[in-house]
Amino acid sequence: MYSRHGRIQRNPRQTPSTHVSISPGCCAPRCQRRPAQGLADIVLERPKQASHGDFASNLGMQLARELKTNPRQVAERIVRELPCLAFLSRRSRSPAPASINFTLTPAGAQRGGGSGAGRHDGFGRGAAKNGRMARRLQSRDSFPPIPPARCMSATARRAPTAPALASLLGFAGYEVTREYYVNDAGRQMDILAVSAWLRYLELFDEPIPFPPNAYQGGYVREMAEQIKQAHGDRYVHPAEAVLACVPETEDIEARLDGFILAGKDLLGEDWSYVHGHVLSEQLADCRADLEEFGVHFDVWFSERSLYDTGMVARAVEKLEKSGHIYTQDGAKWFQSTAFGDEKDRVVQRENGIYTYFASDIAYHLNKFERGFDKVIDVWGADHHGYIPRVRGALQASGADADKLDVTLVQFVSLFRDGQKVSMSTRSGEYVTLRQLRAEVGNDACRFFYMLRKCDQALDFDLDLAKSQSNDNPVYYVQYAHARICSVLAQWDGDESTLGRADLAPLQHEREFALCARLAEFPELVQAAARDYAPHALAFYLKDLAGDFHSWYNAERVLVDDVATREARLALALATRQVLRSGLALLGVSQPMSM
RNA sequence: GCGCUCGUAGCUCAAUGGAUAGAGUACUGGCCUCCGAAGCCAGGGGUUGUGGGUUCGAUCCCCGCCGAGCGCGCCA
Repeated sequence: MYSRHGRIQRNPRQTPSTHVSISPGCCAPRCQRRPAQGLADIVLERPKQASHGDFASNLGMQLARELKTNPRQVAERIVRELPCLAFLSRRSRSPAPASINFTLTPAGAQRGGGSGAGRHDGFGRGAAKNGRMARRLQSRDSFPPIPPARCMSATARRAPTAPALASLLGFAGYEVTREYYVNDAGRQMDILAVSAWLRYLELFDEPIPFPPNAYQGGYVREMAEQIKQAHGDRYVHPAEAVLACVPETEDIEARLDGFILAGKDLLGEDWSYVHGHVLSEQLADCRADLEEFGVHFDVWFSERSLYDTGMVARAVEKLEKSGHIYTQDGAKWFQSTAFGDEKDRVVQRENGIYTYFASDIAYHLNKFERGFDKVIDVWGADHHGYIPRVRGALQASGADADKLDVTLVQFVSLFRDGQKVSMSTRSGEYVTLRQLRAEVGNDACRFFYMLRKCDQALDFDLDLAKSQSNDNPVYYVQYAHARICSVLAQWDGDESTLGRADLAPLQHEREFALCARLAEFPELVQAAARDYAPHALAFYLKDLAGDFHSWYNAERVLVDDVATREARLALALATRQVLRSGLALLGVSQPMSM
């Protein structure tokens, strides 16, 4: 079963109750999920509308369900019995839904946002998770086979998504390793290598028609030129010899395989040089592209290494021992239907070559062996049909498949001049991540992607993104940050003293609203991490910036009254801190001025 | 045909089974002798594709239909 976030859940969502405790000293409620015990969800939440108070509970409604009585009466009874607390000014049962509402006193509100809260850089950071579940997390970003570089902007949506999720989980208290799975084995890599070789032969005027299904991009010619400059005509073979390996057939895939065969046969040992050069060039380019984008991976895991170390063979052997492998038509099949897949899948072809599926099983088993408590794969949505077989193989191997979560990222459709830009990897007709970054900028690009729930397909109007780049929400958030930097600079005082500022002068509605928003940050981090929803953080930052701008426009910070001035400066400082933390998690810069 | 993911303001997108479904953008009208106007304030905009069901309560859960994207290979 798939959750709405595209994440796999083995069991239908359980209905955990939420235990919330509030104490005057804490800046935000600590939410803790507990297993359901007969009662449905009982929550304490922040109402969407400020007029409904600072917190609201559906306790009355949920109890009424169990007691089979009137929710309003239950709620009224609970409100009557509630003790008086110093930080609560009002407890009420609102008429419509019979929920119980709490409103903080000014002191309570001030404590929430302005105090210790946002004035140190650790605010919002979750405590290290020491439970058995999900202590170490693995965020694996499996990019499609090739081109390893020249990330297309359509698929490259995962580039900002996976690292933002990893950062968020790290900030929430999990120990995270970010890993990029490099598909450096298999036919696609051979196709790229042979594409470069054929372009290389063109440079020596060998009359070989370039296959229509080989990689057409200009970068292939660049690599050919590099090889020529480095090694001259060393890899040149006459067209007749090359074409002799290519079958006369209409099947262009078969012809392409013929070209690959020609390369391997004619070049012999040198084939591995061409192959290796193409791979390292593409990989280096891909890494540079991602680093420029502010996207960093801790581990670059080579698919080929799984073959070199025999892990693929061992993984298949493990499946054979489990009794879920059978041979048919000379190929080895994994009985994935026994685990809910639509059909059984081949792991080793008739010609003895392992499929991509086989190496992927080996990869996941390897990752489990490395001791991760949770493995989060970020895949393109087109791979969704692939999930059942991977989970099935893990189960058959005796691994705990529940440790694997798969987040699917939907595609982006680019529009230019009102027309959808056609994207095709091999044809070379596509907009790269680089081009996209150059057009709209790193920050706008990252924030734009983060502003969407990742399992939502989205349309990206390039002309709009360019012409209205100043209207991009990212500038709205960054502008709030820059404004705060500016006012602090004009104050020209010692920021470290603001941590002790008395917040009592904060008495306006907009100040309470900003405090409440700041106080919400730690909860939001935990919720967004739990749901694998980095977009929630982007929306929060937009809201926070909005609360700040409203307040800043209505109230002057640098007033003559010292107490008021310092309280407001402290609030501004706390806001800046949360903006910084949040933007950094999303990989967006935090400019002092713009 | 089967499977998966979706369908929310003109457009781009939000919304743990909760209150009058929210932002941005676009449009209309206001606000700089004052810490940055990339900002603020106010306004119009909706049968949440559609028809049923469950529930005190459904954008959310279940079923049908319509529409879109993706996947259905001894490719990766």
